[in-house]
Amino acid sequence: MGRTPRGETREQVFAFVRDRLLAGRPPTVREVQAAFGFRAVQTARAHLERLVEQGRLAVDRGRARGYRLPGRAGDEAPRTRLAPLLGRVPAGPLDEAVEDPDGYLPVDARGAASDELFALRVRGESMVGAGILPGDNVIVRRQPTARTGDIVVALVDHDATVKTFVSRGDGRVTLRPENPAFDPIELDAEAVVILGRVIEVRRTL
Amino acid sequence: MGRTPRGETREQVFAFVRDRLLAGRPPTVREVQAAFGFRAVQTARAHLERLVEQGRLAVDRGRARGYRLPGRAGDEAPRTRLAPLLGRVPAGPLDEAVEDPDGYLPVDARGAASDELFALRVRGESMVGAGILPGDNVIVRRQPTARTGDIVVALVDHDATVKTFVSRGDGRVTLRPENPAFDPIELDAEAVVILGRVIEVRRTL
DNA sequence: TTTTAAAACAGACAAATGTATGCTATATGT
DNA sequence: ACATATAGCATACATTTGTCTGTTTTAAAA
Repeated sequence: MGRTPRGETREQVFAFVRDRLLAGRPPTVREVQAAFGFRAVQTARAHLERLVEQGRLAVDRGRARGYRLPGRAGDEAPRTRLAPLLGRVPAGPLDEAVEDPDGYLPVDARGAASDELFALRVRGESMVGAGILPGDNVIVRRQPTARTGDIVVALVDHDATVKTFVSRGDGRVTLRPENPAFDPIELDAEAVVILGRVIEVRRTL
Repeated sequence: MGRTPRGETREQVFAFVRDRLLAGRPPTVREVQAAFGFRAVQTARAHLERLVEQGRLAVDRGRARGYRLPGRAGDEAPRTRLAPLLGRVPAGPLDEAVEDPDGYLPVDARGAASDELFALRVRGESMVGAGILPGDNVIVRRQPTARTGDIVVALVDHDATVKTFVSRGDGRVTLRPENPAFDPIELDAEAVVILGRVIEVRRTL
């Protein structure tokens, strides 16, 4: 009963499928059918096939839930991983803290393995000069060393702190706050425990 | 042939399924079988069912590609969505810009539909006082109105700009930069086009 | 060593799902 | 008004895919 005007329903079908795909739950033809109240499977399928013809969808023929977004330019799709948000960072091994995270943050981790990443809530105003405010979350990549200029998470007096890392020539390092009201921390290179490097800063408003 | 040590293969199965789910392409039991070279479907299924028992995976019984990541607080919907990163924001309808995004950012969108979210790269230093630096990405939730104090994306002279929204009593509104070097913009309430509200700020280091 | 539970295999069945064919109704252009 | 392409319906079929039953092998425990 060709009811709706030309192409109107098709737009809604595309939006529905796109949302499902972006949410990581590809729909079946019959799920599309149900979502729009079609009384025939083929009605949904006709819409989907048209979208494939138009190049707006790609498809794995014969496979269940085979419709995809056409990966343009070698597939820019991010590799999403979940980084655990650690409430408190203990002096001990990080793995224990990872056991009981406050939550997870989705991260586009195209380089790092998922167990190399964690997130931390920033306390204090020592880094406001770098645009890192109290309450911000930082995404940290675990690594034991750092280069001058890196913003790192380091253990100082059994407490985790976020600072700029500066390596000096005389076997000592400086953990520099980005706020004139705070003093730099100087330590022996061996005494510094680097938990990782900050690769991303996030603030929820 | 109980070959591998206890639980070793299972960890790899979990990692495989998790990565596929986070990539938006849920695997079938037989795809898991093929990925590990099992000669029986049931071998793969046994691993998957064990992971479900352990609560590390959830499942839609009977559905094709039905394995999911268990949403912690009993939320059925997946929390991670991909927000399109728009290169340029036109004066016209946003849908056109969404057609060709520069990429996607994974967002924990527990409230918003995916078509309500997009991301934008910040240009200029007008918001450094709010910790928003040039080059930062902002996650924006599309909405036509705003409250005083919200950081919004608004159209001014056919160009998108990020400012603090201030509603005044006399039918006019102020778009306030968070930087003393910039002047506030005053407009008639009807003349302001709000594209959305900034709900998150992100900076990649 | 003996026992036991886990890991893996083999084959089959049933449900979900993609696909195909033929038909009817309505919008749109000529 | 007429022709035509599109939207939609009904039914059927084939493949994919989840699920089940039973057996064999091996690592780990007793």
